[in-house]
Amino acid sequence: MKTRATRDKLIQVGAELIAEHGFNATGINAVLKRAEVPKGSFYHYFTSKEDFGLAVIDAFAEAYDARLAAIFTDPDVSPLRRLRRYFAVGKQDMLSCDHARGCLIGNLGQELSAQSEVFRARLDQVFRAWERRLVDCLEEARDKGEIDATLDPHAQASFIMAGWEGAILRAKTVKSLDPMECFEAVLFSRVLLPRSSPAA
Amino acid sequence: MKTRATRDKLIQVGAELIAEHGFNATGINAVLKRAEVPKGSFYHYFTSKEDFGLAVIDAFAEAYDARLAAIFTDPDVSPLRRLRRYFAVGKQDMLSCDHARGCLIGNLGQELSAQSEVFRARLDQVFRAWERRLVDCLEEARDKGEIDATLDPHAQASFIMAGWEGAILRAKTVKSLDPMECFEAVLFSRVLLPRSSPAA
DNA sequence: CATTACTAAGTGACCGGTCTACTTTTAAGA
DNA sequence: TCTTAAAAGTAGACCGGTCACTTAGTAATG
Repeated sequence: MKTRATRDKLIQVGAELIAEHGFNATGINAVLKRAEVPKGSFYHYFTSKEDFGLAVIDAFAEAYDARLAAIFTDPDVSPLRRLRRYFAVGKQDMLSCDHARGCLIGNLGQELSAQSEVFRARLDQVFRAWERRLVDCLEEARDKGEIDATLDPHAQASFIMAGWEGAILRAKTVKSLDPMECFEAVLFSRVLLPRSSPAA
Repeated sequence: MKTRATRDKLIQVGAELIAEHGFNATGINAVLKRAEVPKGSFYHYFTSKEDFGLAVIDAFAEAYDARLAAIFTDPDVSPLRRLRRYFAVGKQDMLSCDHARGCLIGNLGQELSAQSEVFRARLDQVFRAWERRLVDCLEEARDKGEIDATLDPHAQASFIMAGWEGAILRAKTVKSLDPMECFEAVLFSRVLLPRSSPAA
């Protein structure tokens, strides 16, 4: 069954093009052409463009969660350092696409949340999974006394998720990593820092 | 010369449709129809769709800056309270469109930054103007001792801008004001709070 | 009457999706 | 093991509709 290979190729190419141009602006023909797959095959694997888009989201979310798991469950690295690595990876991703793509889920969330309830729900689900990773990390960091213990980890995670996505968006428009580095710096020095050991 | 009225109407309707569906997904015919302007007229007022989009951005930026000015230069309100009002207005805007539109500039920044250098530069300019408003407010707050004085106002402004845009994006996808309120709460209680007077 | 302001009616290109035809793979029956 | 037919996958022409944009004109103006 070589079905998987062709289907996966379409999804992989789709993820690239959609991340760069958005869902609506990415034509099926463009995906087919870049994947070197003929037109007729598309509707053998996907019932519609929406179906395809959801498959792209699922595949991306799965692959990305594997990366997150590798970062956030590394026992040799302290929780706070894991968070640092998460940001480092994000910055590297942004650099490697020359500030053109940003975050696929964030992009689609902005583009499709109001357009399609199906997409909105799926993307929200992905965001929640990411936040759960953050919550786990923050709780562990709190238990080890690495960060301030007075704030709710869920609130912190929501804050970090939103702030980081916003920094990515801003980085795309300003074509610089500055907003991401600025967010990171303020986050660690002010939000996460325990009150018992101030910076000054 | 009734040119202005028709042109303004097109821009106003365009801003609505683009905020909700994005630039690429907003057809010229749809704008014409909703504005009740005859089909052939569009290219009398604008040389291209891009020209139209830039006009929409300029008009929106100008109108929005007037709102910002009203908030951030009110002498009867303390700088920190002005910031609170800014967030309150943002939350109200988000509610009044049922989480469907979010921020026009943020949306277009995400959609067009990689697609068009002209748009990217213009949108970046708008963002910078907003950050300038924030910087002024933060400097004034710092001088009055309302917020922590150790952080650079420019860094704080960049942090707030990115975080707030991210919170708006997240609010669209989760269809709730929670991310915005969460961002605001953490921001005020941790980032802006002077170290000399901790919460506890 | 010349010039500008405006507009109806297309233009070709491209969109998502459908169609029929063809090739390859799989698996069952003897 | 060989036959064979369904099923899986490949292939591209084709469809109606919509896109941004153009053309070629009429209506208004001074």
